[in-house]
Formats: sequence, structure tokens, C-alpha cells
Amino acid sequence: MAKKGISRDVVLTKAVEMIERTGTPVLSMRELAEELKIKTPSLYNHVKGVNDLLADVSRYAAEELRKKLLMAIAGKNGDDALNALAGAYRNFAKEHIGLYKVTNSVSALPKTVSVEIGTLISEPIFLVLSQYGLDEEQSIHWQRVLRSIIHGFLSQEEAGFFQHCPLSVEASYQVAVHCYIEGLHTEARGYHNVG
Amino acid sequence: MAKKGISRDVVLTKAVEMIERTGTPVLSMRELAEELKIKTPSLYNHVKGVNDLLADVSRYAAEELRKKLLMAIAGKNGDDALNALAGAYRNFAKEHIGLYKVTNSVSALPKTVSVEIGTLISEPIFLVLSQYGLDEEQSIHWQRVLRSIIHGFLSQEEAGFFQHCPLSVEASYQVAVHCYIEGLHTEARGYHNVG
DNA sequence: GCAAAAAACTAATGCCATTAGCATCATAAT
DNA sequence: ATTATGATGCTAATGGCATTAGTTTTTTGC
Repeated sequence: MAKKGISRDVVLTKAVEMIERTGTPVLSMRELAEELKIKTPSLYNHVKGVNDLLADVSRYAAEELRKKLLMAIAGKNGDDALNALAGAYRNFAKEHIGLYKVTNSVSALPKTVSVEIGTLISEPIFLVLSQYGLDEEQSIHWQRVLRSIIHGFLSQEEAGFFQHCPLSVEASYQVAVHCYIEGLHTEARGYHNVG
Repeated sequence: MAKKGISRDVVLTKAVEMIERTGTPVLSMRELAEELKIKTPSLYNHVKGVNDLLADVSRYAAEELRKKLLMAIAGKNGDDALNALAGAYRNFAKEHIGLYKVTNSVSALPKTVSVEIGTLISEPIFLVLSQYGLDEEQSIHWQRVLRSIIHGFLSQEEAGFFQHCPLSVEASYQVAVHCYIEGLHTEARGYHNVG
């Protein structure tokens, strides 16, 4: 009873599918095996364990998010690009809540993986910020701030903290992003003007 | 072999102690029992289960954080109060990283508990914002934004996303908070001036 | 065709939370 | 003082989980 056409890639794909479906960043080897119609221990022919697998899923999720961010800012400049990036980030969280959560549950992962994920996501941000004429230190500060705002907002929204109040969450997000852009302009003005 | 002086409160206290010590928001009934020098099933005489206990720990953590925020803003106004609140929030996360994480891992909790926790933490923020003369909608938006910035920053810092870059994390936090205050002033100016 | 590697299986280990049922002790009522 | 009751502890058992060991079967490379 061998050869069911299962490879590391097939396992990874199924894991992603399950996380997308359930919307939670947790994986069960048992359920994974069940869906692949094999017994649980057979999974270990393809992956080292559940953490190994989760690391791969995290990498995949970060790459997907990165792609969306890059696509969103392609051909745009300045505030347009920033707004597009913020919108794409939120869309990703809305459409792929499970994957989004995975990118933020890096605490359990080896540090090398979390650094890798951090870089994948911060690069599109640096790309946009590069048009504001900040020096290197300021770029890093403002990259941190943008990620904080976006991730902070999305994770609180996802946690349901905004639910018990009828006020538009989208509008709040606009306020947050607009606040950031204003602050960024004020900072950039200290160096030289930006269009 | 009965009566070891264990009550629900003693269990809760030990749970908090363990979470503080390990810095992670997870509880093991086995380890908890071991530290209390009883057998695991005996815990069930005092708590319904691990989720029940975690809900209580979350409540406790939120109350502690709330106290710190209220103390920080006591007697302060406007930007002073905002800066103090932001500083106290970060101090709490630094000094009680486990408890801080618990307040943010509400996903697993019943919604009633997460709403309760959300309210405990948002009230000090509304208190500070009330001095800026915003209308009710704007207050809610800006409360959401402040929590997003603070929580987003602290959770990314905690996740180690800022570690691989030598630039001062404290300075980045100042940039974030300053950006928020600037934006808030711009918004408030639309209504009337604030001192 | 055959040897070796790959991939599936069964069986077993050990961790965990939780439940059931029993024993013991403190206390309050008789 | 004695006895009933309830609270608190225990042991034993269940069932879920990830993981490992060892075996069998199939594919693949020569």
C-alpha cells in the first residue's frame, strides 16, 4: 500500500488549504493526514513535524502577502502607493485570514524564519518609503511605524475588538492611514519637499 | 490527605506567576498542579478547565494594565497624558510580557470576556481623548487608531521583528506616538483649538 | 530482473486535559 | 460527642495528540 502521490508540496498545499478554510493558524497532523487519506505517521515521510510544516506555511503566506503588496504599489508613487499598500494589506487579511494570522504567529518559529518573513514584508514598504527622501534612519523608523499601524489595526479588528461598536471599521482604517501619511509628510518636509 | 489551603484565588495567583515567569500566554494544568504540589485532577475542584482559568487570567491582566494606564495619566492633560499613557503601555508590555500577551490572545476566549477586556483598556484612552474636543465618532476612530499603533508596535517588537536592526526601538516608538499626536491635533483643529 | 530507496502501514510511547469514582477531612447540626 | 454533609484531595481511566520504531510494499535506477 504505497505511493499515493503525496509529496512535501502536496502536504504544504493541503495545509494551506486547511488553514484558509478554518481561518486559524493551527495545524493538526491528524486532520491533515485524514484529508490526504493517509495515516498520520506517513506524514513524517514528507515533513519533519508540525513546526517544520508551519514554518513553510508561514514562508508561503509571507510570500503571498508580499506579492499582493508589490502588485498594489506597481506603477504608483507617494501617497497613492502608500494608500494602495495599506489597502492591499487589509484585503489580504480579509481574504486570507488564516494565512494572515500565520504571518503574525511567528513566536513559535525559529528566529531565522521570522527574520525571513519580516524581510519579505518590509521590503515593499521600504520601496514606497524610498520616494519620500528620508535618510536611512528615518526610513527604518517610519517602516516600523507603518507596519505597527497596519498590523495593529488588522489584528485588533480580527480579534473582534471593534465589533461591539457600529462605527465603520473601514473609516477608522482610513483615519489611521491618513494620520500616518500626514506624519510622514511632516517628517519628509524636514529634509526636502516630496511630490 | 485533604486541605492544602488551595482555592480558586490561589490557583489564579499561581497561574499568573507562571505566565509572568515564562513570558508566554499558555498554561499547562499539569505544571500548574505540580507547582501547587497537588495532582492535576484536583485542580478541577477549583476551576472548570484551562480555558476558564485563562479567561480569569486575561481579566486580571487587563485590570492590571488598566490600573497602570490610569495611574500614568492621573493629573496630566492633553499631549502629556497621551505620552504618559503610551509610555505606561510599553512599560507594562516590557515588565509583564506574559500578561501582556494574554490580553492580546483573546481569540480563544468567549466573546463576552474579550469585550470586557477591550472595554477595560479602551476607557483610559477615551479619558485622554475626551480633552481634545472631538465629537463622538472621531473619538472612536482615534481610540481605535491609538490602540492599533500601540498594540501593533508592541506586538511586533515582542515578536522580534525589530531585533535584527540596531536602530533604537524606543526612538521608533517616539516617532509613532508623535505621529499620532500630530494627526490628532490636525483633526482636533477642525473642531476647535485644544491646549 | 534486482537492489536500494521511498512511502505507506501498524504498533507503541508519552504527553496532555478531562472525567468518574472513591477517600478523607472540616465543620455544622443534632 | 457524634454524625451527616460538603469540600478537597486522591487514583484510575479515557481519549486526543504528535512523534518514533520497525515492518512491508512499491517504485525506481542499474
